[in-house]
Amino acid sequence: MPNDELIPEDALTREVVDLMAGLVAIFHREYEEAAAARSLTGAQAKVLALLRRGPMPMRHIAQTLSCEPSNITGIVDRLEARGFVTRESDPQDRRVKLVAATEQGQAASAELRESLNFAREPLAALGPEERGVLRDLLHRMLVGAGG
Amino acid sequence: MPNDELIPEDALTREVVDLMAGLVAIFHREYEEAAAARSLTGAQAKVLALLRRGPMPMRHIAQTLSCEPSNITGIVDRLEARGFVTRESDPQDRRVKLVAATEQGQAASAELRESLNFAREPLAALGPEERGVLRDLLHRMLVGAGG
DNA sequence: ATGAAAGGTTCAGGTTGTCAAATATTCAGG
DNA sequence: CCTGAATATTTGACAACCTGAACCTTTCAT
Repeated sequence: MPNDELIPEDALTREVVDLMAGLVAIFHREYEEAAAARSLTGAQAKVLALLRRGPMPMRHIAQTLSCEPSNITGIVDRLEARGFVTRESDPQDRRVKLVAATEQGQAASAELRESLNFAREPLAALGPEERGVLRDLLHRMLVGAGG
Repeated sequence: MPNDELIPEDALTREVVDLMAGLVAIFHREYEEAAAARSLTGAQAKVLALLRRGPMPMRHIAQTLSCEPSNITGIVDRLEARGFVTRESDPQDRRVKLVAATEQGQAASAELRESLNFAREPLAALGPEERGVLRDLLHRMLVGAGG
């Protein structure tokens, strides 16, 4: 991971960082609201979103969300209690618990994802070709970083 | 606030939303880490950042961060207990408490802000002219939204 | 077989957040 | 001047999130 003088401390960089901070704040707030509208917390929605592609061990969830495994235990407990998720031992290695979204969980997650596409206010200011430019820039930023 | 069919539900929009979600996750994580490195929580760092331009009433802080005033009470309590912030009654209206960053608080906030400019990994992938494009796009998005 | 290592859970403790109720201050009318 | 509504903040109860240490079970290497 090359991490050296690539980023100059100039006004432009600072401006972009501030703008991103603003965008992050809006995005974060809208995500929490969209989750709350389906009586999910932000953390629960994130876990549910991770399970879209299939079941996942607890530890993998914790690593992806950069938090302690013991934290995931509680979040999955609450999701499981409400029928959004199931917990099953992996037959290959009975130490690991595979967390899988139920049909209800999949539905809630998909619904939330759809609502984000519509509700994402900031994007309304950009035309299709500008979104294309933005997509390319964001993509370049994300492949370089740890995302 | 025109909020109608401006956002088509197409693949491009969905892709941009997903990319932004990834970027938001990275940004958020790095912000928390930078704050933790100065033994601040993310919420405390946000409040401290708001006070860079001067003292601010509790209610104004709560409105800016989209949370309940009673929540700010606790955060400011902890910041105050550690000398990052002071609380004084506004002489104009003794109901309101003006929260001001101490010298120590200003220093911590400025330091955190500086560290973000250097540490912001994703931006390293972009050259100066691309950052300019990104800045313009982000700016357009933010003036339109509630940011 | 034994012991180290790995995946999860449990527990204690701190922070964030909400909501309802209480306090203090301001302000408009009578 | 006095009363009552409105505003700013705080308090208390409660839930969720998050960490760190201790613990149990299962796996794996020796």
